[in-house]
Amino acid sequence: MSSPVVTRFAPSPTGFLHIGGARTALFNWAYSRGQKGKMLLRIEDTDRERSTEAAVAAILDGLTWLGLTWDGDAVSQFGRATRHREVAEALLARGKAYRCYCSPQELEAMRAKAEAEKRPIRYDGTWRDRDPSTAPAGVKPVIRFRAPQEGETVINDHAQGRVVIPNKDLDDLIILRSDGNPTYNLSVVVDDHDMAVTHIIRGVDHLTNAARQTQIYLAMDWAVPSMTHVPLIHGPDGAKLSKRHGALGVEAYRAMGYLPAALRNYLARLGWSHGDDEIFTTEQLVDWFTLEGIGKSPARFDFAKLENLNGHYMRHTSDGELLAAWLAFLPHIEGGPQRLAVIDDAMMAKLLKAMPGLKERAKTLVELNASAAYLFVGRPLVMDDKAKQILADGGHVALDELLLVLEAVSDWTAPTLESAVKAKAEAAGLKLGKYAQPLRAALTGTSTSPGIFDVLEVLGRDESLDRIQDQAGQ
RNA sequence: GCGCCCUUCGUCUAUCGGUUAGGACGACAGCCUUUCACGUUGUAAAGACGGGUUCGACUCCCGUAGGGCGCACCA
Repeated sequence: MSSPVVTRFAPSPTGFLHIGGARTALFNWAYSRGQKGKMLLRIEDTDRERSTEAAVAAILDGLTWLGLTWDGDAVSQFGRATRHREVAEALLARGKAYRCYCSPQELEAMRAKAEAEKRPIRYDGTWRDRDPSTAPAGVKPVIRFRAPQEGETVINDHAQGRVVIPNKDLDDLIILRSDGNPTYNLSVVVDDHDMAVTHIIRGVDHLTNAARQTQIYLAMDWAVPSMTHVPLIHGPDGAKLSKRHGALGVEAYRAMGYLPAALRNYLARLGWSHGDDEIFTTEQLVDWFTLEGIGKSPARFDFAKLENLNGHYMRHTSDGELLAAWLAFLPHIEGGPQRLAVIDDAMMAKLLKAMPGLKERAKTLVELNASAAYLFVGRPLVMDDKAKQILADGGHVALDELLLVLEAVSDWTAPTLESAVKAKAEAAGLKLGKYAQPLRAALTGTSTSPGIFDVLEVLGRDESLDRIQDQAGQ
């Protein structure tokens, strides 16, 4: 038996859990679950200026909503600073690091000069071999890693393949700040090692860091974990994902009415594939997920496809479950709480009865919520402009004619309501097709489009008649 | 500027030297439905460009173009 797989998701709490992070978490989760291993969660909060408690909460909440569970408690990277310093000292003792007394101003000047001369922007190694006794008094030094200057660093990446980075392009990065706090590249290596992480799965934006980190592992004689760098998600225009595109927190997707299972499925197919399979369960994802199935090119985020998938998931969710999902969703949208407040047992029964007709017409919970409006409208009904237009377009279709259609319906237990309505309408000498749209507008008070027969069925004969009369009386 | 990576229908992708280049979303057209949908059938739609290697390249190599990422006392 090889050692058990341990993956980790390591977000920095400087904002919400954005969609790219969510996918990274999903991949880590799916891989660890499929390998019967563990997924750890580490909050990379060493940047005290930008890290917030609210962001930590948002990330945990987002992961939970998406159904991605982690093993053990979330680890705070900041809380491990002492250990990081210890390793920095160890590197110093091994001659793999040195103190640098350059001031931020000097470094800035160094960068500006390099840029002006169109040379690579790198630390010039001023203190790499300089005698520390020549250090200026009163300057607090940083500790820099003594990176190899010759040769190359190889990353055997499961998604990217064999990536070779020339060592001359890796400068001596700072591992311990002048205030004694560790920097990212040191902390990551130390934590991943201490937490016994076997597989690192993260965005390609960390690929160059992977080379630097590899050198730190080597300097400490630690085993380098398996690495997988996942391509990034781009906006519809191929450029970086902006807020307008979808670089939103997962809570925004929740508010847009997407189901966690649908989002999981969609995200899984962005940058990963399993033959021609498009729609699959989370169990199948876990079962099928391999690192080799991850592609190398960036993917664009496509809301149309997400919507389609979400609609599919909604239609295939049982009425009870979908009702529960909608109820849980209501607090997250405008007007939702008010609607939630008026739901009693009778309303629950109506909703459940209406659900089959509602769900096949909605692609998101937002749409489901809109179509369900007819159950919540007060009387007399207030029609929106589009609904009025529909009634007006009926032209010669008078409200009392609509009433006649309904009155013609006396038998609600016919094979299907639809056939009953049609038969009775026909017996009254009316063509239902002509009345369908105005009838719906009159019954629902809106232009939203639940199926007319569903509306009749859910409302029942008496309420339906009442509603038409309301309209006729206006 | 330097380094690394990417490039198949509009989009997500399959293909791992030999296929009529397949699927899905979207689009368009038809069917179903005397409503809205759902469902269903079909159509259009792709290997960035230029060189090689090979009996044979989407697939391997080189170059060009375009795009992405990285180059902080951020993570």
